[in-house]
Amino acid sequence: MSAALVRCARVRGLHHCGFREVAAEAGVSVNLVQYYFPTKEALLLGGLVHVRGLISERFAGLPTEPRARVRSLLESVLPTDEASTDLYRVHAAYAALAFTDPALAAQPHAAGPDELRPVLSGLLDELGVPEPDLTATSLLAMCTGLAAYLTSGFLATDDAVRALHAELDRVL
Amino acid sequence: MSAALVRCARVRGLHHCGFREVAAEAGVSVNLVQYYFPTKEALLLGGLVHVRGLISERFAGLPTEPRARVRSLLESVLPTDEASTDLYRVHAAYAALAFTDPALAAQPHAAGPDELRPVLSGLLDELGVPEPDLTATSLLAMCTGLAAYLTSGFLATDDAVRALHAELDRVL
DNA sequence: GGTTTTATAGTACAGCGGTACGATGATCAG
DNA sequence: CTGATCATCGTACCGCTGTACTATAAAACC
Repeated sequence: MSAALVRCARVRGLHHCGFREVAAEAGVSVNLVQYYFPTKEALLLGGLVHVRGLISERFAGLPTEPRARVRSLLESVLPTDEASTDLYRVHAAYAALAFTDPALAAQPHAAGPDELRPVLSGLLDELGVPEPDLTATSLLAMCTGLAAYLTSGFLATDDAVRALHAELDRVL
Repeated sequence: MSAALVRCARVRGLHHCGFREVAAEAGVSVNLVQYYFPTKEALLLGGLVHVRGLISERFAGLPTEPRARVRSLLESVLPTDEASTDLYRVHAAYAALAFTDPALAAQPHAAGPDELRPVLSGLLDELGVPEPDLTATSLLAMCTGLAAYLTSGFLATDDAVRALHAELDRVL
């Protein structure tokens, strides 16, 4: 049912996702949605944890060799196909909503660097990169920016991947 | 009056900015808002052009010496004080809304790299940096990502500035 | 077997928000 | 002076949306 909310948010926007829209998208009754998510705030939170889960799935099954692991991890941040682009758009809508909604702001945000930065910093340290923490921040910020450009259509996928690879070649 | 909309969007979110809220914030009547912005779409577009103007102001008065110009230009992308942070949050809300609103998607977005990348690329070329276009994309993406981290509170201002300076020292 | 819980649906109410219609003073052209 | 346009306001309507109340079948539990 959370998947129906995400589909609805992708098409009509997150703020237009009411009980009726989600119910219609899921093919059930309005009250069934309200049965699982008693209030609208709960509905939005349910959608957010679903989005977080989908994003986390993108970072599963990475290679173990450190250099390849760093490369794959950062590549996974970039939305490459249409599904991941939609996912990131919905997540961006959540991030924007969290600026003014305290309940959403209290929720942890998966695409924030807080989860990835420690592990990336550890890998860079293992690889002997100087100032691993600062470099991890820079690399993640660059990928976040490239992801933003991709979701907004300011950049082609190939250009983003090329920019990331050039930066990685320079760092590693 | 557009300023009232931006103030309102900063506090209560862009989607909660109706005629009544903006009118109350501006201290005028509801119909006066509707007099200048006949429909809600016009109201939102008016706010967007105002935000774009405020963002463009941040890139005025840059130094002329190329190296310092690059540095100042990229520093101007980062929101440093509370006012610019609020501005970028509202702009992020507009960007998220543009994912589903065709009228907003048709409007040019100032914080997109389309305006800054050519001038930055030209400066880098002038400075003899190899692959100036790719480097410009990387630097702008990194600043956009750092700006996103700053607006979301994932990063301290000092850390963002330090990461940018380290990257600039490596590139130039 | 009866009772409680679960999963589903219909309907109704109250509030909010965009929009339309009409009215009033001010300013300006002829 | 008079008509017209501009700037401003109050009110009202209609639709949408969150939420509550109620009902029903199935399943589970004692």
